[in-house]
This record gives sequence, structure tokens and C-alpha cells, in this order.
Amino acid sequence: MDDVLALVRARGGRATVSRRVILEELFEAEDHLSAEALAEAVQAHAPDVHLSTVYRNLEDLQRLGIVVHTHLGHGPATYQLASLAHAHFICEGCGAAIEAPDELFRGLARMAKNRLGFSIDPRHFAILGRCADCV
Amino acid sequence: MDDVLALVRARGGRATVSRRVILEELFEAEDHLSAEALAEAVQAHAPDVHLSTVYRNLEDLQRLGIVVHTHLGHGPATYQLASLAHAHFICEGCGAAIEAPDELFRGLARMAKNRLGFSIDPRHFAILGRCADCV
DNA sequence: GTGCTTGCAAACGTTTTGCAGACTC
DNA sequence: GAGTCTGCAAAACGTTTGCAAGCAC
Repeated sequence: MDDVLALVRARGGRATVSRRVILEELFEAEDHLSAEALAEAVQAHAPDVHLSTVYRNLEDLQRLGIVVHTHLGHGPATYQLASLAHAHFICEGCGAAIEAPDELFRGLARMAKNRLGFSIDPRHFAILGRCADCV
Repeated sequence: MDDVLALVRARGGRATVSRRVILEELFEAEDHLSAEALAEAVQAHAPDVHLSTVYRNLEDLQRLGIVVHTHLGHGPATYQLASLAHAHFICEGCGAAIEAPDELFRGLARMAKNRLGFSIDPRHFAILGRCADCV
């Protein structure tokens, strides 16, 4: 958290109140947050922080490699600390989001690399399907 | 093509000119088409078919299981005949879309099923990464 | 003081919807 | 004739941008 602000400063950025509160909420969040949900959480502490400021900060933080966004379905993107990123399975029946351990993708990664020369990063878009409860 | 129109009729739908031309273009298309690209192709034969009509028909055809849509990246969704659906790898460097043979996903499918009870359908969202040319 | 950052409002690209008329069966 | 389908315009949605004022350094 302080490391991040130091990095921001090192790149010529400023440690503004908005930036600080946005980072606090990101570090505290347990789930992925949409930009709108993050804005609401931030506004509980700093009511004047605008949704567009949240979007701009998320973009900056992604450029610095601190935050990543993921598409879990058809709604808004969700944001999280890059250090916590992982792949997801989304149930088309009930919408449940299941965390997918990275090791499940080892075989696919190897085959994609060998046969197509392609290095996968399975974390950006979720993989759809059906969970145990939805047949 | 005629089978599809028969199915549409069997469900109480009508075989309108728009529907016919949209289906023709879908059967003729080699690539995935965005709704807008499909509308343009349709309008070459039937100039008055509106983009919203294309969207409505695509939705109906998806409900019937004839068409599926896929998200290849951050732009518009792409549509294709369900019978031609497959997974994709998208290069974050150059944007290239590479078809991913289904057998690459066998191992992942088995592990997801055994360990999480989840049946994957890897075709709805593309998997990002980097192609051979983009390191 | 320099120049990054902000709030606001307005635009964006994609998709959906309300409506009155037109068409298929 | 009943009910589906259409074109059009307008709205909806998530996100981005232009601008002038405000703040960090």
C-alpha cells in the first residue's frame, strides 16, 4: 500500500486523497469489485470521489501492474490486485464464480505453446460452463 | 438453412425476408461476424434490414440453438453457426485470433470436472495470451 | 508555480427496447 | 384476422474524454 504510493510518486504521480482511498478499498476487498462497486465503497469514506476518477485510477494502476481487470460474464469488468489474480469458472445456470487454481491450466498451457506457439494467460476472461448444482 | 426455417415455423415463428437473408449470410460467412458486419452483409442484399432486426434475429436464433456468440476481446461480440463453434486464443500483442482445437481442453475439462464438479464450455470467451510472433 | 489530478457533463460504442405499422400464415 | 416481425428513434449500459478548476509537490 505504501509501496504502491511510493511507486506512483517515482513515476511522477501524486499521492492524492482519491488515490489513497481507492487503494485502501482495493487492499481491503475480498472479492473482485466492479468499478461501480469500488466507487461506492470509496464514497463511504470520501463522498466526492467520482466514478470517472475511479476508472482513471484503475487504468493508471493497471499500467503500473498493480491492478488487473477480469471479465466474469456479460456485466461490468471486475478489478483486483494483480497479486491476487486467478482464473475463473462461471456457471451459466446460477452465475456462481468458482476460482480455478492455476495448475489446472498447466497441460493446456504446454499444448498451446508446443502446437501453436501460443502462451496463454487464462485469467483475463472467465471460462463458462455448468457447476455441480446446475447439472 | 431450410431446416432452420422449418424449425422457426414449428415454434410459431415466421419466415420473413429479413430472417432468410440473415440466415443466408450466416451460412455463407467464413469468419465470425459482429452484428454490425452481419448487418452490412445483409444490407447488400436487402438494404432496409435494420441493425436492430439483426440483433433480434440473432437472439432468436441463439434461443433455438442455431447460433452462438463469442467474445474475442473488448470489442463487439461475434456470431456464428453453433455447429462451427470452437475456442479461441487471442494475442494481446497483435490481436490475432487463433482457433483452438477442442482436444486441447480435454485435460482441463477432466480436472475441472473431477476436482470442482464443473463442466467447462471453453468457447464462449476467448483465452488471452501472446502468439509466437509477439514473444 | 508547474503540471498532475479531479469533478462534472457530455460523448462513446454496443446492445436493448417501445411503438405503430407491415407482414406471414 | 391473429399474432409475429419490422423500421425507426430513443434509451440503456459500461466506459472514456474534454474541460476548467483544484491540489500535490
